Amino acid sequence: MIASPDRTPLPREFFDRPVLEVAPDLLGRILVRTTPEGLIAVRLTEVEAYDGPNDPGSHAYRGRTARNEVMFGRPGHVYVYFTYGMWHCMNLVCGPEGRASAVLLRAGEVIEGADLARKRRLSARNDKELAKGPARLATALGIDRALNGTDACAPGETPLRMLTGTAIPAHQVRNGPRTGVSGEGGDGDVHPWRYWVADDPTVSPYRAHAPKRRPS
DNA sequence: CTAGTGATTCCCT
DNA sequence: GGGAATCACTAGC
Repeated sequence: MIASPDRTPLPREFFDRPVLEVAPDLLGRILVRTTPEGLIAVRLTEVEAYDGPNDPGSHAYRGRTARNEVMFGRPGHVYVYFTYGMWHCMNLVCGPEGRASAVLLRAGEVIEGADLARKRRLSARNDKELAKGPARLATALGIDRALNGTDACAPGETPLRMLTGTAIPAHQVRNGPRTGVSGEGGDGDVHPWRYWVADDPTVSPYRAHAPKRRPS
């Protein structure tokens, strides 16, 4: 039998821990997005950790800028960035405050509000693709930079919230190199900080960082 | 399923 | 100016 997911909000203390603890613990948790159009709930199946100024793959690696400012703030807040000229991706800031660590939400299973998600993701060929990839997840949920800095742990009605859901037991958690992140000068990521649920069909395919074509 | 490529805008150097 | 924490589309196996 399947236990019904816990609908209790995740408290700020959940996020105020080292990012390598929080990231795998976020798998199986439920992200709830509320807009005037309706509500969508996503069960997280894939995430990546970014550990602030000590991590060459992190947006915060070279210090504080206008874009990454939220990462240096309080845990439990949402960092949204715009990339490749078209897409948004969302992160949850982790602890301790000032370390600028965060978890990128890479994929999930839409468990509520699939009708609305399909309207926002017209190119999805099936429901497993609705939030299969970080920009797809953000698109399905209607997330853009207007939500940058939002507190996901605020009381009352909020546009974005994390619920306890059902944590994934350690033996079903996999980890490996992060997608689209290359190491310092070598190929391959420095850190195996991508976490996903074993054998879950909503996990995005791994793609190595696109190699740059050189002139001959 | 995998591999290759163009799209399109912002940010930082 | 260079590259980006990506996606959609196409071709081919």
